[in-house]
Amino acid sequence: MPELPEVECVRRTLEPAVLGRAIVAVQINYAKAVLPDARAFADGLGGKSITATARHGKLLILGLDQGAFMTIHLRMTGQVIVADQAPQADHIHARIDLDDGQSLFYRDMRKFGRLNYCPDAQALQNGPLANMGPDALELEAEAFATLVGARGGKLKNVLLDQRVLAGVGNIYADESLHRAGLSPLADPRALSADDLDRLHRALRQTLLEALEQGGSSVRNFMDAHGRAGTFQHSHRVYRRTGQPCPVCGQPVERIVVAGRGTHFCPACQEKC
DNA sequence: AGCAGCCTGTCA
DNA sequence: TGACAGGCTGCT
Repeated sequence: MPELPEVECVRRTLEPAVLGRAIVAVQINYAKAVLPDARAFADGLGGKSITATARHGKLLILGLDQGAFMTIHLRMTGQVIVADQAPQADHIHARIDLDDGQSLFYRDMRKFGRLNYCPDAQALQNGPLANMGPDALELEAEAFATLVGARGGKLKNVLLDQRVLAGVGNIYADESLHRAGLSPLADPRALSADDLDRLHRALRQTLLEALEQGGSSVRNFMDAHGRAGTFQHSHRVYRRTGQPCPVCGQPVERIVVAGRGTHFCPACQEKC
């Protein structure tokens, strides 16, 4: 599941391959993968050049000339690859041909991801970026504490809420909660200033370490060159049910929080 | 607030 | 063969 570190790895590997390139052709194989619709998407992109790349949370943003944008949200299994040919020919929902002979392939086995053409900045703000909180890596400790500490519900739900902060998904929520020694079920309003500061640092360190290791390839994540990441080998609790906690040796437990598998150490992550 | 629906490959 | 994986929207 691509989260902030994985999307940033895609952005970094994508940027040198697409910056300054013009889009010479667009082919849509699965119309639902593109917004607002296949015709508007292809017409909007056609002839434009890619002038910038950016990322907010899990959203990949390509800046185009004439003030337009294209965004890519990979959701569960989306992949972006730039190459002469698609390394795997199945599940290719869109192909964007560049003026150097390479193509940007969008591949997505489960068809949850979306590519969105935005004619201007307002369409970007009101569309893909609407209701999205600050990027998880841009959020300073003080603002993090204010945002997270004021929310009701369970702590893990707050970390996953893209309106509060953008970029954290199931893997990095579980991993950073373990690193901070906090229960996924904790009441955010009951956390001390120290708890919130520890959680902020744990989240930041987890995201940055994952980024350094090219992301977590738990299912089929790969960067724009088709390379897998290695951070899955450093996971402390995520999908390690029954295996020993790397800190205390107690078996990792799995529960369901907000409909998602949640992995934690019952000894290191006490409820408050 | 909570959950069905979107999807399909993987695993029990 | 059926349960499970889960980001996000939209419905109740």
